[in-house]
Amino acid sequence: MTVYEPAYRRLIRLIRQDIKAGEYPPGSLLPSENRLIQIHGVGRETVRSALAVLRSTGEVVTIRGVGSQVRETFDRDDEPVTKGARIIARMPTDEEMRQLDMTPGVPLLVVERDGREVAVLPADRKALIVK
Amino acid sequence: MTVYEPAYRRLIRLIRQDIKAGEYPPGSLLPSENRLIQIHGVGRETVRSALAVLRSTGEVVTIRGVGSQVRETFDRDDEPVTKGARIIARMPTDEEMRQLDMTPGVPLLVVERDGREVAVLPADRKALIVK
DNA sequence: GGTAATTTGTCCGTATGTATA
DNA sequence: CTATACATACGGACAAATTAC
Repeated sequence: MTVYEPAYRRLIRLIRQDIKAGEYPPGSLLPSENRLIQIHGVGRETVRSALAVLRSTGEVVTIRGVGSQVRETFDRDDEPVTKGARIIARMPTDEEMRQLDMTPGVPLLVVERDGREVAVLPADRKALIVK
Repeated sequence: MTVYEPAYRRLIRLIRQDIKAGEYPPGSLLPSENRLIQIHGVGRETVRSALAVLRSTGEVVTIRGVGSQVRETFDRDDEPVTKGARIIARMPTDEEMRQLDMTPGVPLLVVERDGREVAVLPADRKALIVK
């Protein structure tokens, strides 16, 4: 029973290796979809599936007409949270993504108090500090 | 410049409506891809694009050979967190997903103390209570 | 245990639309 | 205006996993 690695999974692995190796620094563009098709000898759906996963995890950000760029990592701003708060994390709705100007693949930190949401924070830019 | 709604976006909206209306209760299966193709008169890629989005947000869980089921919502277990901790949220790595037996589209709650990760919790099953 | 049917996964081809440079 | 790049959408074909019988 050999484990078989789907083509798009293999491609994800290779792209991650290249990013880690510094071949594509944060903020730089990956090769275009067509170039990736040529470079790796795979089909369009394979490339797009791989990029879709990397987007869904926030590793790359794709801009139509431009390309897929390696995500910049932000320094998170600290937000205080005090006794009695309840903290959860979840994915944003479409509307929350628009309102908070978030890119795909980024979760939300939600602070609740007395059952009400008192803070909804993009998790790539904020950290909570327990006071 | 009229705003146009892509077919897969429309389909996402319709499926969400049906889920909300109770047509597909948590744990139940959505119609198969072929059925959705027939029901909505669209191509398979449109259906698969829509399901991919619903998976990426954790709204459905797809099992090959079975189908896409509406995600069960768990009651979150409370975990205490004490003064001085730093809390972030992020998407899990593939390895974390395996180790914690997570489904796609679910973020992690990470508790740090003195710069070290002292807890890594699936955000759909855990909430943090500030003590 | 084995086969067939069902369902999703992968891969490819083609075409057209939209955004950016 | 043109070229490039990604987005959407249809189609076919076969592979892999599951289930029913």
